[in-house]
Amino acid sequence: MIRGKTDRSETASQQGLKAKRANRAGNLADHVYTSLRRAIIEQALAPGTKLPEDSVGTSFGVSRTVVRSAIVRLVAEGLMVQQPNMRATVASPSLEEARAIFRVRRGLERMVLEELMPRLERSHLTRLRAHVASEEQAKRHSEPETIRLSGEFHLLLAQFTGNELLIRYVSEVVSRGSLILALYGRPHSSECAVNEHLTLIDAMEKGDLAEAVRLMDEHLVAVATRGLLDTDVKRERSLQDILSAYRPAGEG
Amino acid sequence: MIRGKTDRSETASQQGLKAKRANRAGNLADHVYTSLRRAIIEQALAPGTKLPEDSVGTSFGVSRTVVRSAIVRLVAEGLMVQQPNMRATVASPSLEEARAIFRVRRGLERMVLEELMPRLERSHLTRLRAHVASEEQAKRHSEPETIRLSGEFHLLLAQFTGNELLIRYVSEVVSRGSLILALYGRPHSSECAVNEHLTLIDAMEKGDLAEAVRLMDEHLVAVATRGLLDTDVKRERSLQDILSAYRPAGEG
DNA sequence: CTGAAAATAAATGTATACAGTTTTCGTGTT
DNA sequence: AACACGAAAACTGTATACATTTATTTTCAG
Repeated sequence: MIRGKTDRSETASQQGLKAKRANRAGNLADHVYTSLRRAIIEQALAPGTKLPEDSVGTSFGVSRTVVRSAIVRLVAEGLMVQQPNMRATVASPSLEEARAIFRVRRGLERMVLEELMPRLERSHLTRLRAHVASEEQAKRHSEPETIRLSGEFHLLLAQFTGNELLIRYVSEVVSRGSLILALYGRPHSSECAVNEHLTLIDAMEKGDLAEAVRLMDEHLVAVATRGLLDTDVKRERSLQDILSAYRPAGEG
Repeated sequence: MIRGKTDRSETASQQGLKAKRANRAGNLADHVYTSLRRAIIEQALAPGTKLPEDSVGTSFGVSRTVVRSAIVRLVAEGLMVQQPNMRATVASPSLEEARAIFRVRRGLERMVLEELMPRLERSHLTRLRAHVASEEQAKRHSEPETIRLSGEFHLLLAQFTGNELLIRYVSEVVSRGSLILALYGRPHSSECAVNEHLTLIDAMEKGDLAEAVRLMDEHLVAVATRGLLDTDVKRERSLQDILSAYRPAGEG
């Protein structure tokens, strides 16, 4: 079949495309990347879930090309894995790997504190406390929200350092942490974390680096070990169904 | 023009493709990724160099599709930067960024030592010393080789930990370190490093973690500060010219 | 019925087409 | 001679086509 010039503009997917593009120039791939990422972190896409490029593309109203580059990034980041000629899947780290990741995370978060403490501002403390407040609020109604916010607390800390690379790395280990909790964590494991966040902030306010590092370490060990038992299998849902919630995505 | 079915198999690029594929299934993109990466690390592609997808594709005898995904990875890794609709370029970190990267690197390499020292084996020491030997040998004839080997020493250390994530992160900061030295480093700055590698190995052999960490820190600070002056501009070469050296790539 | 082999369907790898953006370059104006 | 302007060239973003490879189902022998 000879593809006419105007052919493409009639496609349904093309319309969706244009809608998105009106909002923001050129980053369809970014959008898919961000959405998939969030879906994984919020555990809507369970570890091991297979993500065929076609299906994902259909869900977002984009072509495989776009999905592909999003997946490449996710794989590079360790949130997905892929073997040649096979469907990419949401990463499903072994316990061994999980532990290794948490060890790295401990080191990274120590670095965060070491970078941040000398230049800590009052506004930082305020924002951290505000964040913890919203964590507390989310705790009582939304499980995925809680998970996300709990991770974002650590991300916030990293962001205050202003060190781009550190931010990226922390962001990665935090994401993968969520993934790991999705795999091995018990249902309400993030619950206790809120208090630990608060005591950490207190230590920071006192300017006690050593104590802050100790608390952070403790906190992370706690988070890491709170997982292990209760490997309850998530019920199956259709891919289209799951991703439909991530399509609108009114993010800033 | 209507594309006939057999049309593609006649293309020159297609022939090149098949040749590659005979060697190894499916990972054309990997090949391009690896090659570009090496070219950047060995400073054949200077920071700031623009890499149009077309040209790179032509150099390697592949299509833009392939180049694109390689570039996405390089960007994710921080070795290249890209703004929408603009050509991707080899990253050219500012001094500020460079320092931030080296701070992270120090933290990471400390983690490496902390993970490795408790489980250090005699064979590790042997291999490290062997590596330093080849560094010394390369030192007298090949500048890019020296740079690469110097980085690989640190990568080797990381690999001994067996911690995949740590390996990846160290690998990244080491690569970007090369990039930074390419930008701000003086010609023979890597020269002195060999001795520092040796004393570090000695400390490790003694099982003295604290001393090893101290030496590593010192070493990295030295490497970082050895750059700064002498920002001599590299002479221009054609892209095709540079990349042609990376096309064969008889890697294992 | 069970299990292996063949046929079908589903996905990936890769190349290419085309529209829309930047870059580049030449031209005319002050 | 510098500068704005506009057309041409160079690129990127995205969709789509086709060959291969992997997954699934069907078919058929035992």
